[in-house]
Amino acid sequence: MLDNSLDFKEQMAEARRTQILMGAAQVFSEKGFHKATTKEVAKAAGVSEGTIYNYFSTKRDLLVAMVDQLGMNSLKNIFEDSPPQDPRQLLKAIIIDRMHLAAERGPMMAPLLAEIFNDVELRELLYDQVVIPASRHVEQYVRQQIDSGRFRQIDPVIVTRALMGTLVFNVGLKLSGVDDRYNDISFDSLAEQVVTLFLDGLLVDQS
Amino acid sequence: MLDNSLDFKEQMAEARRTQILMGAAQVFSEKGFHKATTKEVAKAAGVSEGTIYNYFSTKRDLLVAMVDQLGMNSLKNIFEDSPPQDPRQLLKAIIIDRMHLAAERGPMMAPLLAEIFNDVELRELLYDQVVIPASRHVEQYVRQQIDSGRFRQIDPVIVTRALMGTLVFNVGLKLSGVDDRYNDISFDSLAEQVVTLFLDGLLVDQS
Amino acid sequence: MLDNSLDFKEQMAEARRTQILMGAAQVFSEKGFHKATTKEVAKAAGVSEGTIYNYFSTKRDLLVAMVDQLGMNSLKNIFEDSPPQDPRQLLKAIIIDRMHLAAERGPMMAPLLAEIFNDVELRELLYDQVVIPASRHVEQYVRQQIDSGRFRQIDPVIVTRALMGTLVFNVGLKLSGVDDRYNDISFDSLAEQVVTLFLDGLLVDQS
Amino acid sequence: MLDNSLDFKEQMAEARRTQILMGAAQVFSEKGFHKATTKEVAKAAGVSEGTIYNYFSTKRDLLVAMVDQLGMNSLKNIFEDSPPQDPRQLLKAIIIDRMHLAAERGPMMAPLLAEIFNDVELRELLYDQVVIPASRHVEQYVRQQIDSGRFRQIDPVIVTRALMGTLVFNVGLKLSGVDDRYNDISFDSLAEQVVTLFLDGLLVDQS
DNA sequence: CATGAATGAGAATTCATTCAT
DNA sequence: CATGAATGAATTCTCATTCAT
Repeated sequence: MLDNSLDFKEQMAEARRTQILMGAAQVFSEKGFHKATTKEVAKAAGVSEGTIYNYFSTKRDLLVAMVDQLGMNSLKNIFEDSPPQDPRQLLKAIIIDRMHLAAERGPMMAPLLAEIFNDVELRELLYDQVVIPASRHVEQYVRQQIDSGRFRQIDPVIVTRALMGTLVFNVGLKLSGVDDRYNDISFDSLAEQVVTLFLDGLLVDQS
Repeated sequence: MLDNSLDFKEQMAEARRTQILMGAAQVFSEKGFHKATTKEVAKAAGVSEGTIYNYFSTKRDLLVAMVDQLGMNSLKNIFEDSPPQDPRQLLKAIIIDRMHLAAERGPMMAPLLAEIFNDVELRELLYDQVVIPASRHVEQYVRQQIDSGRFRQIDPVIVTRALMGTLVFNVGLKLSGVDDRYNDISFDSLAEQVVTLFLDGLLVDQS
Repeated sequence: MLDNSLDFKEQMAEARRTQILMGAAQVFSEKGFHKATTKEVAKAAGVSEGTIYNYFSTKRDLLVAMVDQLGMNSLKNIFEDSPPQDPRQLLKAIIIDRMHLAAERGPMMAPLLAEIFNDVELRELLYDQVVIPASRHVEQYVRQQIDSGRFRQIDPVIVTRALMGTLVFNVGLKLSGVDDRYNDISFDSLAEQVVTLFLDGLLVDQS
Repeated sequence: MLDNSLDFKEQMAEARRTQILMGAAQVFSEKGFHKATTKEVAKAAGVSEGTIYNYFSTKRDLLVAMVDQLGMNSLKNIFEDSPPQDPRQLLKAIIIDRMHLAAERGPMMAPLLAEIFNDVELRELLYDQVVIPASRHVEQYVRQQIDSGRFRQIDPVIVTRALMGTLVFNVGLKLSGVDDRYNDISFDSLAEQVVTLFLDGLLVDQS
């Protein structure tokens, strides 16, 4: 019973943290971190301003906490649950997964991405907690393929960052709607073309 | 004489604008747009706070004006002055050029990039003034190569954004120093590997 | 039995009040009344914040309650238990007693003293409850000595306040350590010199 | 002309500082340092809140600045302008001078005195800047009289602090009105009796 | 009665912007 | 045009107090 009540309290506290974080993510994504006020966050989260500070010691702490939330989305599932043998299928599965993630967590990530240009500590945190874990499996896979002679000798780190950049720019531009031309490109088609680009390259075999 | 004095005045005004913009760029890159104060900008530019407002109506206007400054760096030179015929050489030349640009203008661009996540208007402005012009030539080139059957049918828009993302991520990570592994990769080697990735793809020809 | 249980309850309540008051005294003396938080008081007292408000209706009430606690330290003992006949011995006994009190209760009094400069009500309370009772016996004694021709005609009120001020300043300065020169003056020597000053004055008899 | 304009600016700034300090002194003395808000200080000083921070970096800084203002009131004048030879006259002159000071600067000192119980740094500052300078001349005088055999051997430091305490308590109590009995004692009579107490002591010569 | 999470009214401080000189 | 003192709205964070459990 003591244990239960302890658990209960902890669960309540954890729920509150999440509740506040959701409100913060919403407001931050609408107005940006700096223009969002703690009052707005409180309102969006359905709590009072003071309550925010019972769970986070600083407005910036909300950003840091978001990093942790994002860190959980590695690609473990894809690689553990019988990954496709065909590189083409595997790469497409990864890209589709990242696209879904972008659509879901995009609003949460945008204000975070903005701050990493200014906040060194946050940048390192995001890199260590999110980028590294998310790219680990892909890196390993690329390295294996290189070692077995199926992939060219291109540094797996460069490859994974290239893939990330490619997706962030293309998916981000499509989602943000700044370039009309993306309206004619479906997510699936985009994924297909990125797969081709990365596996086959631009050059047509002249053999 | 009237014309002359007008010209003179205009030149002075233009010089002042640039002077202020340089100060702003410096301070913004050091502290980020929001944490930089107009007082600091004034000091860095060597003018008084009031003077800033004689040339820009708003702190945010400084950001907008920076976009124009950046818009001038298209790749026109490379494509106009006898571009290399070999795609490999051409792509590498482009990448090296962009790397130099990143090293030079990176600090000026960082705070700008940060804001496009929050500021819709700025995002569109930057896209129209900088991204579109900078990618126009590459897009055209890719399209030509596709039409002539030398490049695979991958949407030139996707390709150019992929290249941008690839460069921003890889060069940005190398410059910011968050990942030690980039210390062992020279800019030239990075460029070479990106060329290979984009032209040949990862897959080794099994023919 | 009803009486007993009531007594028991009352004793418990009284104990709690004291417990809280001790915690408050400790925290107030460390950080001052205004900078001390009720949370800190609660922690120091070993109770929850809410419990404080079951016994005191206001943070300020804690200060008021402290005044009562201090009011008990009149000089009754010295004057009731066969007071020394020699004024010199009596005065020294009083001074030594007050010095001990200062060393013990000083930390508790400091935040209280600070507030009397701002809080009129508290000032009057402290004066009525502590200063008046503590000086009553001395005042009476001085008046008797004047009436009997042994002391000069100096208003006993002035004399007692002079003695208080003299002790507060000298002992306070010695205890707080702001003036190194007090390190070379023992409490006993300080008491002796104050006795001489008050009984004989500065002037050497020129007779 | 350049010099003049510089002087002018400096004078303006100094005037503003004083203006703000006067407002602060007024509000602090009415409500106490902690309960006084910067908004109230601004209003009392006739400036905006922001202006306060153009001249003082912190609310507490206002207190520190007050210490400096008070430091100027040493007793130099009395000791330099043909001091009375008779100790009785000299001591009375000093006491009357301090009484005037208390009446004038009392409101400014009260909130300061309150804070020295909590704020170590302020305590030391006030002691070094105000107490030490104000008591220097008296200390020297007492020491001389002791050396020449006219005063008893009582540590001059103890004597001056005793005098201070005596005056602060008696004058403070008279000014604050907490004890009705001070209504029947004029400032002059109070001064006379303190002189007698300090020079002749309480004991009537039994010779 | 005990608890401590929730509250929200402030409070100190900052800073973009204005404007008199 | 240049200046920089003045402004005051806005913001983050604190903390005494309440109240449901």
